[in-house]
Amino acid sequence: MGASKLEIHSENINTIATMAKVLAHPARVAILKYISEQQDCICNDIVSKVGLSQPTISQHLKVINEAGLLEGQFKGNSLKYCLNKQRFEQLRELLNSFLDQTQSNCC
Amino acid sequence: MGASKLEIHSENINTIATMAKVLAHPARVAILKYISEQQDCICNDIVSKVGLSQPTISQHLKVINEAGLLEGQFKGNSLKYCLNKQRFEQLRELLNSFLDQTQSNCC
DNA sequence: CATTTACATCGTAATATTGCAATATTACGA
DNA sequence: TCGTAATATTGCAATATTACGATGTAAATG
Repeated sequence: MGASKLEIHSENINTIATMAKVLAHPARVAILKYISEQQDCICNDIVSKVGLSQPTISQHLKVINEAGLLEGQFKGNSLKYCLNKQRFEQLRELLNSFLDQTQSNCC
Repeated sequence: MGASKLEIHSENINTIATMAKVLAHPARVAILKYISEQQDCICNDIVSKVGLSQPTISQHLKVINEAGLLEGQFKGNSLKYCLNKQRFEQLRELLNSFLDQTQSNCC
């Protein structure tokens, strides 16, 4: 079918999967890493840095943004992307608590 | 194209994406959770528990297994699945170190 | 040995994702 | 307002993923 059956899982499980999906593509991992490394988070050159076309990067940025992980501010002609640290912290805790619990439960 | 351009990214970034992909589907999250909750890790009832067909579960188990996260032992007629705790710990550290670094770098 | 049980694999349909060219939009400066 | 730079959107082709029915296989049981 190609479509995931979301309704059979608990909300927490779906949330974990949704957030993990953001990290499930190397371009998005690279983008997050790059954004975080920029002092002022001006990211108009992600394209040349990551090595994919501008539309493709824009699309990945959209996915990251829809997960709430970005904050964008206009700065002159270019966008100033920045990580939403609060949301990022939530992501960290979400994954961590799942991994911790899973790890400690098993045999 | 539908195929990710792996060759343009560093190995570390590809590894993060590959491992995150395991968690990027709710069925796989549910399976990992369920396996970890079973005292003796006998998992012949994941199917009825998770609510997907047996072939579908088997396919997801394959993905989890290919990421090195499972240990299977035969026990009579049914398989005895268990988490590979070492590998699971690696996954935890991989994601954590990425998330930590990314978080602390940015603005 | 036939049957059952538990799981894997194959084949296939439906859908999602990835990537890019073309084009639109937006904000700025001349 | 025109041109330009930066980014977003659209449309499409190629490929990947998800899901399941049908079938295969291997071990336990009768």
